[in-house]
Amino acid sequence: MDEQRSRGAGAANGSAAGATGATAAAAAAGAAPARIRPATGAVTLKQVAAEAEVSLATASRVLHRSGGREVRGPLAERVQTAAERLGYVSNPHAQALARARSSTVGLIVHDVTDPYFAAIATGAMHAAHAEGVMVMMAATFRDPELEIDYLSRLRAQGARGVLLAGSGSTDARVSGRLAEAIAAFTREGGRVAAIGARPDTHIDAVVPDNVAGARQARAHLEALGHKRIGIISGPETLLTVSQRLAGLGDGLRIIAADFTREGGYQAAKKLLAAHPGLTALIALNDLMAAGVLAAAKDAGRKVPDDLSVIGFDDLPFAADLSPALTTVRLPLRHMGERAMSLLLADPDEPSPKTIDIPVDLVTRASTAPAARR
Amino acid sequence: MDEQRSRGAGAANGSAAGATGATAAAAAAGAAPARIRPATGAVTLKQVAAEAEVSLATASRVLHRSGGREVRGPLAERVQTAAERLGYVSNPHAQALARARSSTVGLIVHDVTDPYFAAIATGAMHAAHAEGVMVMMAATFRDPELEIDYLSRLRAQGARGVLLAGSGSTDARVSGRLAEAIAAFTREGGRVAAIGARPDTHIDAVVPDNVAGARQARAHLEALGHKRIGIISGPETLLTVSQRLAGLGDGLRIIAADFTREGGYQAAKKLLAAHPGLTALIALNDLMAAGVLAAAKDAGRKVPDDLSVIGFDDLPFAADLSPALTTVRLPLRHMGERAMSLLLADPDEPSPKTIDIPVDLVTRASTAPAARR
DNA sequence: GACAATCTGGAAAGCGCTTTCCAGCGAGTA
DNA sequence: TACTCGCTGGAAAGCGCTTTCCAGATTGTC
Repeated sequence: MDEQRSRGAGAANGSAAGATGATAAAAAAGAAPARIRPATGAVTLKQVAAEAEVSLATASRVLHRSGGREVRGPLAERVQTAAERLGYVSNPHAQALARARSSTVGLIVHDVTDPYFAAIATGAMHAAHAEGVMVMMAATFRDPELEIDYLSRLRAQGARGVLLAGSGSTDARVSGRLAEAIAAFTREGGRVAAIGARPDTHIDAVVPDNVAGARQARAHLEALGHKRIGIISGPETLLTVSQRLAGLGDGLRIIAADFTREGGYQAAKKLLAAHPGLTALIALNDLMAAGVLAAAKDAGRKVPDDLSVIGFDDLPFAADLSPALTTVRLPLRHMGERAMSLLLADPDEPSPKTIDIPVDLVTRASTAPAARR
Repeated sequence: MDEQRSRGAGAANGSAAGATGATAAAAAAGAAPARIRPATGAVTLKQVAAEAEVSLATASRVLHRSGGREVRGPLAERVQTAAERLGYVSNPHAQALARARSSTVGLIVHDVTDPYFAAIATGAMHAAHAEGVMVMMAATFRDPELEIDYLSRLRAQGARGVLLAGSGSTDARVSGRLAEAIAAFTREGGRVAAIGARPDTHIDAVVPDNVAGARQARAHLEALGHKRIGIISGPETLLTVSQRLAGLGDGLRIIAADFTREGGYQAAKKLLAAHPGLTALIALNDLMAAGVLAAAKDAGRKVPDDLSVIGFDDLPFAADLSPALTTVRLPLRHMGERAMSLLLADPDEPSPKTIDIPVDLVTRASTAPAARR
């Protein structure tokens, strides 16, 4: 830290001059032109080079293997030692600027609080960390405009890639503009990957088999003898929702609401009141399922004796609900990892590439044979 | 990948040329000195300035209010229009480099999957977004080394500030090195804030009143007639834990484990087996409380009739546990917001500043009068 | 032993932006 | 009317790093 201190002193001088006597002071400074701006205080490559008594170019080549050339022998060692002694940490901005590409990736989610995204983010961060890449995480709070905005900021930043974790929209207007932004980004060498399919965009994707999962859920219920099944759905503009609905098939009562716990609660309450004959409810995600469970309780329906409930995702809390939730498990964390590695893959790899992820029904205590009536 | 490819091509030429017709090729490039490197493709300030027929300086002043000077009148408008027409997005790296400070802040958490951090992160991101600042979120997976590492990377990056969301450690060795890293960062004008107190470091902090919360929890239980109370504690090296323990006071059975659901489950199982006479359990966070509930069920103890349970934090799922959890609520999201605004505050504000956050006990269904025996 | 082929390290030209200093100008003062 | 201000816009010097091109040193070949 010592050099920090001495730097600090220098900076103080500099700014003092700037603040007060301006020209006079500057003139007084005389021969050596006063430092214009306060130093950042960080050790620079230049200092390392000076310390090691080599040129800037050499130092850069040693420390960052840049320029596609290697330096060996005593020179290299001197640089290494100097860098360590000084505690050199390279400035990523300068590097990004000079290279026209940074070592950051963006991770765009809808909502950080949603455990679904949290799980994906964890996986992604793990994978990124393994590659020495930093993750910039941004939350759109479900505003598609923000998604586009972040994308262009990340582009301007020269991010290496961006991972879109939120489900795509089926709204053509929005997805069109997003597709444009994505195209602009990839055209410049950025890579974009998504969790879930993004039709109309040619990007890497990790896609869970929602359709098959939904089919399993229905089959499970029918095997238990359920005939009247209700669906607690999220907004149909979400691709995830429409896929799950597709897998579920026809002949079911569907009610849509927000893709949240509260949405699930309200929808279930309404549906149960309107169709008391339903013996099972499928919520299109675990958050909604939690709400469904609460609504069932309030309505005096015992789960699973009176009413079976199934969710989707298998979020960490699913097993702690009561009764423990039967749900279609998505290996969220794993998906995050795969998606990130797609993003970080060799740029020459053929792309776009799609990784299909199988899903499974996890049977717990919230489903039981249909009550005889 | 386009420029990648052309890059490849260019490089190939270059080396081929180097070997052979070097000069010839360069000469062929002709009058205009060939662009050395591929353009990033993005619109630059220079282009905007040219389009608007003003100088670079003016364009910068208009578009970024930089240099502490304002430009008004037709010039300003011309620049605005040009920028819009061209779709200009400023390059944050160049800006960071020139200003020696970027408009990013770091957010360091232990674990993204933990809803506790997710809630804080949401608040922080909201506040950051309002200021047009981007958040780099990093997870340490509870490795203090990583925390220090990230801090120095953020420093090299010229981050405006860093928010430490994880609880501080009481281990002097680790916290000493961290304190050093923090000091280095602040010395350079960076700002660091924390959620929870960080003794030994002079940084801004938002600190929940854990002691008072713990006191309320105990008082509530005692008012219900509970005499034999057990504590399911996390690792005592976490400051949060030691504060909560302090507030709880003496005369209680304590068992410590991981600060997770699983830790809570195991610890409760053990404690209940060893001391069947306990009528109430206080878990030091909601995650552990979820485990406690599960363990109680497995042990055949009915909550709350047989055993009362209290948690800490009031995570979103607390109300969905069964029975709904009585817990000490921390306004997590709000805390995240406050902490971020501390970080983004005017650098001249006196600092360090500490914001105390009051906490409340939320009474739900997991506590009841002690059973007579 | 003379020359070409190869390798190495250094100088320097940027990357896109900020900010200082300077010159020019109309307005205010004496 | 002569002079000093206060403003405005532009030129240019960096910020810290990468990478190209060049020149000198080293090796190999006939």
